[in-house]
Order: sequence, then structure tokens, then C-alpha cells
Amino acid sequence: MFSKSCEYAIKASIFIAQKREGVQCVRVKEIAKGINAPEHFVAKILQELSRKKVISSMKGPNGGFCMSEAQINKPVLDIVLLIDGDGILNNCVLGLEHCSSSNPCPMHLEYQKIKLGIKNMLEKNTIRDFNNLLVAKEAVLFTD
Amino acid sequence: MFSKSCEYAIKASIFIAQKREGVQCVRVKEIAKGINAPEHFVAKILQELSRKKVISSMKGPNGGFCMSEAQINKPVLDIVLLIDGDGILNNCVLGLEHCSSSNPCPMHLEYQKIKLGIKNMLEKNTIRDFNNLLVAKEAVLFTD
DNA sequence: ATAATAAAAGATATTTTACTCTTTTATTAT
DNA sequence: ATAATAAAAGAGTAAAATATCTTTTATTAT
Repeated sequence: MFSKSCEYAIKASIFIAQKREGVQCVRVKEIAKGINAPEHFVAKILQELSRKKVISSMKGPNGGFCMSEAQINKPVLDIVLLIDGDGILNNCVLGLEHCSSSNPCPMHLEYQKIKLGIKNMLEKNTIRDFNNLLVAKEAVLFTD
Repeated sequence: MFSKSCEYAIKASIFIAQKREGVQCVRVKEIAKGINAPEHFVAKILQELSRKKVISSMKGPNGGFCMSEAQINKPVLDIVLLIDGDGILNNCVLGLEHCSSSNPCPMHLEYQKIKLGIKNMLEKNTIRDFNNLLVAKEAVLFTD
């Protein structure tokens, strides 16, 4: 469904939101541990998210990554589009170059429903929504 | 969603069903052209499908791949499970090793609905169902 | 029997994704 | 000013997915 990069991006964002809610910064090291992902790889992804203003960052001591209220209130779709592009919403399930309702692959009609569900899920839910589950201990960001 | 291999497997199966309905064989070359995929790569996948009895094959002149009525009536899920495994139905959307309703990732509940929709689609629709759309000219297997 | 045909199988190559390591730059506390 | 800290950036490595090429085996028509 998502690339590894995108999974990390979503989990990291939720982790940052959960940790400080924009007050203080979280270091990559802590984030990587918290979501059980390779540190330097996550760093790259966070740099990308930071460049595109999905999250914020500060260098130096007490530096790290953080999110403003506005950033926390963004739909998860924003992150997905940024990291994986819009393929998840637009690509043909059978990989046809130009699959559309007027020239559909055999699975097009059936798959449209699925894609709509995915779009809906990513659009309606914000980082905050998922973070709330975490805070309420109704969800976790890693298992072993 | 699916691997390239799986996309080819599904398209090839529909193509074989469409072409002959089990009466005569279709050569890889023709299949590869019909679904716009690399011939030798498709050959590998068809060999796998043949070994697992999802399709049938014959060597020599007039040889090729074909499908029996029974094979054509199988749900597409069979092919997906064979090529990609059950990850699409079971894997965590955020990549957690042990994500479940009792120990869920933040997106688990929302994503369950999606997975159910996918399972439903793959279980309810047979190769024949998708082939019918093709025969009725209501769908195509390749575009350029 | 022999030549032609087409799948089966094995080996190799390319591309993409995932990950790691090292150096540079900005910030802060002393 | 300086040393410490942490992100930014760049370069490189590893593994998996995708694709190609070559040889072998089975079948059929002549």
C-alpha cells in the first residue's frame, strides 16, 4: 500500500505530535527508536517533510523536529501525497497506463470503490486523530 | 497494491480465458503482447501459475497455456495469494510486525474496512467475471 | 527418426527501494 | 570565541523487484 518511506513518515509525524505537541523539539534518534526505524533513513525522510513544511525543524542543541498545531491538524493524505505521490489514488490496479471510466481495465469499476475508501480515510483523518488514539493508549507505534 | 508479477498474472489469466476458454492453447508470445508485458518475465509467472494448477500448459507445437472451465471460475484471490501471498489481507498498513485489533496501530481500525473491501472484491469476482467485461467490450487489458 | 515448436528452467542483468556512513552547516550554552 | 549538539546534505552500499538471455526438455507434424 505505502512505501516504507511513507510508513516511516506517517509514524514519525504521529510520534512527533504525540511527544510534544509543538512545544519542544524531538531528536531523530528518539523518533527512530520510538517508531522502530533506521535512524539515518528516517532523518532523510524528515528532512523532506521539513523542507515541504509538513513538519518543522531546528538545528543545534535543544534542536530536533516539531509540529505546530496547524501541522498536527493536517490530514494524513498530505504526507502520503508528498512521499508517495498520488499513485495510490489514481493508478490502475492492473497497471494500465491510461485506465479510466471511459476506457477501464476489467477491475476498474470494482477498484474505484476501494480507492474511494482509501481517499476518504486519508482525507478525513488528521495526524491529531491518530495521535489521540496513541495518547489514549488505544494504539501503538511499534511492536516486537 | 499488487506487485508487477501479480498484475501480469491477473491480466494473463483473463487474457487466456478470453482467448480460448480452455479449448485451445495460447502462446506466451501472444499473451505477452495482449497484456503489454515483457515476454520472458510473463513466461516465468505463467510457469508458476501452471505448476500450482491455476492455469494449464502444453509443450510443443500447438502448445501454450489454457484454462479449464473450473480454472476460469476461480476467484481472482487465488492468483493474488499465489503470487503475492496474503500480505494484502493481513499486513499492517504502517508495517508493524504484530498489529491486531488487540494491539493495533493508529490506523488499524480505519484500514480494516479497506482490507475487508479488498478481500471482498477479490473473493467475489472470478476470472470469468472480469473476462465477461472484456468480451462485452466493456473493458480492455492494455492501453497506450 | 528428424526438424520444428513452445514451455521449463537456469543464469544473468538492470532498476528501484531501502538503508548506511561521512562531512557540512546552523544553533546554543559556556 | 569556542566547544558541543543536532539537523542538512552528499555519497555510497545492500537487497529486493523487475526484466532479459540462454539452454534444456517435451510434444508434434513431417
